[in-house]
Amino acid sequence: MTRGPDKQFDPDEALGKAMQLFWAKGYAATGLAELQAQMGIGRKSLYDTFGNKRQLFIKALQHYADRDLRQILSQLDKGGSPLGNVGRLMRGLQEMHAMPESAGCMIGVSMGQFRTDDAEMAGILRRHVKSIEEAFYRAFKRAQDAGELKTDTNIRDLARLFTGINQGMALMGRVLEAPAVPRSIVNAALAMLKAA
Amino acid sequence: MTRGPDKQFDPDEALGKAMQLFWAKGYAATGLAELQAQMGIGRKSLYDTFGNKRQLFIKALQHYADRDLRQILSQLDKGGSPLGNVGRLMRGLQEMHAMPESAGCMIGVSMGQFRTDDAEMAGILRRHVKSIEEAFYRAFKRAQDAGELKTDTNIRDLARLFTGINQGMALMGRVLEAPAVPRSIVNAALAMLKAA
DNA sequence: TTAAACATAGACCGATTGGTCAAAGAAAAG
DNA sequence: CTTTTCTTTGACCAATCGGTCTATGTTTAA
Repeated sequence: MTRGPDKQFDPDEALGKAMQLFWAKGYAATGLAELQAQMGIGRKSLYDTFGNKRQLFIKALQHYADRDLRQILSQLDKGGSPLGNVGRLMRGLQEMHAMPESAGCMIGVSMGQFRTDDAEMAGILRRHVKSIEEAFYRAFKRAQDAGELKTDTNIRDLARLFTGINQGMALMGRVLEAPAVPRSIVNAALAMLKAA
Repeated sequence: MTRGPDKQFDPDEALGKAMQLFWAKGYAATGLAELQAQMGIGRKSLYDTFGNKRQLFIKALQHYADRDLRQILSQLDKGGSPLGNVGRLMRGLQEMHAMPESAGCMIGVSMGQFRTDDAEMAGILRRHVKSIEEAFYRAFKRAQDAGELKTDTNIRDLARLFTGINQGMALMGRVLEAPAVPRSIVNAALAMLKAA
């Protein structure tokens, strides 16, 4: 069996570039020409490696979930005080989304561009959102077990609320001019958490 | 001075149709052909009446803010218990976004498609988000004056948090399959509010 | 009844869209 | 070397994009 030459580009790196574009501009507003320019590869290589535009987007979304999102949420599973972890995570996200060039959360941005009638995409996005909820749930569960939350607090509800808060904050961060709003959101969220 | 014939269509009604399309599909994914089909008017009439696609979108967004959004937020300025108003508003939004065909909030959807680098659009969206924040702020101010909130609760922070919560819930509603998540979010938000 | 001012429908425009294909090049196995 | 398998380049495609424009009403004021 003979083998041809290896790829001249790193598929993972190229996928990262595609992710950045889709993340910042959205699916429909990002063209193939722009993609192949940013990725630094030819049209044929793009299609051979990633399929079509939609499949490339799905892979870029998965890339986001596997790298950026996973790294962020891993803070919740660290040792020490669970609520302390939640607080540090929220403060980090607050700073992130206060940056003027913030593009928000790619999951959230994508939810604004697809809907239930696109069953495949909706399912993918639902799974990713669920993974955020589960990360919060694990942290709140440990917090409750450690006595940091009241025993009658519904931590499933709480996990979903914090997922929603972060999606909202991330979305607004795309358009904000000052760091005041993310700061307020996290201030209020953590203040409420103290009493929960 | 002579005058020609009146328009054969109702501009406000046509704008409403355009709004629905932009709302559900987003700016880039909505084509002129689709717009004029849904609006029921010719290409020339569309451009003469609304300008170009971008201006039509901006007018549709304003239409949303003036009608749908304003009607929703007006609940906050009613008489009776301010926190009661907040609760009823949140329960209403919960039901709205739990509907399978929910398209979320058009302001939020739009924030996912434009960013700070589009200064004009970012400014418009910022103004609309601010109007939501202010509606919550007025309600929380009256609640605090009426003793429904502790005097040391930062109601500016609280207003921004609730704006964010609703943006997040609306966004996720576009993709959800069950009413559980919006219900959880509102449950937890109102539970926290009781202790604030 | 004529003329000016409007609205309508739809052909038409260059540019760009996502996607395909053929030709050339490069590396490894024989 | 030759052959085979792979990649790359970039030309090319039909379809659609947002936008313009002409021709044809249609209404009202003179």
